[in-house]
Amino acid sequence: MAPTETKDNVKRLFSEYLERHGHRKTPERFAILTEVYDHEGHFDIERLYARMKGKNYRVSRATLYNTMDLLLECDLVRKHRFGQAQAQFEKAHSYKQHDHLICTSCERVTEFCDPRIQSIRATVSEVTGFRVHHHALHLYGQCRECAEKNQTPSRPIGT
Amino acid sequence: MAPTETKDNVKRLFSEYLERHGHRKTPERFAILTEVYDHEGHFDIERLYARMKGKNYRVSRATLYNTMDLLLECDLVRKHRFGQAQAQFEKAHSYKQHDHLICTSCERVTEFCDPRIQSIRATVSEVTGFRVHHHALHLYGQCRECAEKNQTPSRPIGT
DNA sequence: GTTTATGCAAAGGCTTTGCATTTCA
DNA sequence: TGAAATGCAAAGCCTTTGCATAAAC
Repeated sequence: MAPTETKDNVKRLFSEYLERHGHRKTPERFAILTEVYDHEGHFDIERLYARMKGKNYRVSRATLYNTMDLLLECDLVRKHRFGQAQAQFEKAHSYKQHDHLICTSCERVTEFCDPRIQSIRATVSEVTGFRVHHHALHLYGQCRECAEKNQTPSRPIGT
Repeated sequence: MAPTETKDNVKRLFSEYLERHGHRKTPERFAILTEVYDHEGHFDIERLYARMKGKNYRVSRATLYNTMDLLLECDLVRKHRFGQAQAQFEKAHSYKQHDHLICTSCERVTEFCDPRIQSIRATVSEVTGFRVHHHALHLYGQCRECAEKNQTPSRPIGT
């Protein structure tokens, strides 16, 4: 649950973005933004749809997909493909920079932080001229629990 | 084009893997492995299918998907989801460790190396007990050329 | 001779699209 | 009022699955 100041902040950012690009400020768009910032962790479109439906807020999946594109464009959400079929989303503001550990046995996704990734970004920019906007570092393997159970990976290791 | 010694090596590795797991050594499986190791860079299933078809080697897409799963399991290929719909593959052996820059303007994917990523892996393992098997670091942004053209991103920025 | 793999086509699942209706500006 | 967004359902696309046929072992 994001603090109120954050919610107000992202609403303002979204509002400004919509204005700047000549998009309409529909209630659906802000309802989706609010729902996204009301929860921690990852979610896919289907979960978001279910959550809003559960609150008796009717939005179509099409609008969810469209709005997520807008939120991606203005950097209010981030999109991941950890290996499953569906894309995973997470809010991008008011959330410390972090990366992901993906357990290929139990499929759980956890987070970690390491400041050195920033140095890598800086060096790469400097050397190649590539302007890094954002990054994703995924470490695949076995979480401590699965490693202790000595399980073998339950699916092809990839992505 | 991988050197002959590499090709022989991966064939042996694949052969051993198949034996160890009670899988059959079909000509299709080795033909696919060979095709994969004959090219540099990324490819998706469709490209692989087209390439083999172009050489008059008939394999079904189903077999391609199945075989890629086997090759993933024995670490002879790596799988990526850079943001497009289809998964991208690349050979994993005889190829220096590298990560990827994805230009969100022109969609081009280039490679870079940074040894610090290994230190991050080590630290995370140590601290969390997560056994890192492999990783993927994706830097999203604009390549030098697109940045110079001062283009705006052509699609929602995201994984 | 069994059992596993291949190939084809159909099914599946996530995402996008088309179009009528609604609604923001 | 006019243009853009929503919602629904249908279409698309990549991938998986089922089943008959072929081929390892």
